[in-house]
Amino acid sequence: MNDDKEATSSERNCSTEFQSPQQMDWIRIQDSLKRQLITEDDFKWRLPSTMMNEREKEGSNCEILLKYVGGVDLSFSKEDSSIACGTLVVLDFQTLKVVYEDSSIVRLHIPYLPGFLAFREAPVLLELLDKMKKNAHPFYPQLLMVDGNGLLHPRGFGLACHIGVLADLPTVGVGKNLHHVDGLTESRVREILRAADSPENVLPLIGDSGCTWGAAMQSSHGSLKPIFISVGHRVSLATAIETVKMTCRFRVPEPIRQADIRSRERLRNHQ
DNA sequence: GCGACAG
DNA sequence: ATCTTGTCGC
Repeated sequence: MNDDKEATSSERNCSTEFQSPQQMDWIRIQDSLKRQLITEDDFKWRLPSTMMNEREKEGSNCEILLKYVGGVDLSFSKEDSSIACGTLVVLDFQTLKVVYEDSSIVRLHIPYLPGFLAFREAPVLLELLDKMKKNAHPFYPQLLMVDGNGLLHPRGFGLACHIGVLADLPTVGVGKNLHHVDGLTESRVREILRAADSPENVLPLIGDSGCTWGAAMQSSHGSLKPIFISVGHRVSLATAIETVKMTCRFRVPEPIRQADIRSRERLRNHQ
C-alpha cells in the first residue's frame, strides 16, 4: 500500500527480457507502425538550390520549393512535472522567421521511459498538427523537425518516426543527448569525431552491427557537444542532415529551438 | 549479474 | 525534462 510512493528500479528499468505488459504492447505498436516507415526521400518539394547541389539527378521535376518547416517540443512545469506544454511552430525555411505558433497545456498520465517517449509526447503534438490540417492552414509544414530521435532508437522507431507515420509527414529527428544503441556511446562518438581525417563536422553514427543509425553533428562553431540527427519518415539521412544544416543558427536547429523557447514561455505565463 | 537508456 | 550566475568570446 505504501510502497508505491517511489517507483522501484525494477519498474522503470526493465532489461529487454522482462518488459511489463504495457511495454510489450507498446513494442508491438512500434513494430507494427514501423512497417509503414519510409526511410528515403519521398516528398513533392525540393530544397532551395545551394551552391553545392550534388544531387541533380531528379532535375527540375518539382517546381515546389520547401518553404514551411515545422518544429515541435514539450516543456514541463517544475512544480508539477505532469503538467506539460506542447508547442508547434512553423518557420519560413529561407528567412527562419516564425510564421505560425500554437500550443496546448495538458496533463500527462504516461511516464517517461527510455525507448517509449512517443507514447508520452506524441499525442499532444499530433493534435496540434491535426488542428492545423483540419483548418487547411496554408502554412501547414512540408517537413517537421522533432525534438527526439527517429531511427536512432532501440527498435529503430523513435518519436520522430512515430509522429511522421501517424501524421503522414516527412520528419527529421534531432537529439541533444545520445541514446545508447548498438554499441554507440559518447566515448565512441568522441572517438569517431576525433578520428575524422577530413574537417567534417558531420559524421555517420555506425553501430557495432555496421548499421548507420544517424549522424553526429557539431554545429555553430561554439559547442563541442554534438547533436544527433536521424531519419524520421519520408526523408533520407542526407536530406535530414542538409535541412538541419540549413536551419542551424545555434546548436539546435531553429524550428526546434523556437518551439522550445515559446513552449517554456507559454508555460511561465500560464502559472 | 550490473549498468546504460531520447525527453 | 527541470533547478541556475556569471562569464568568456565572436
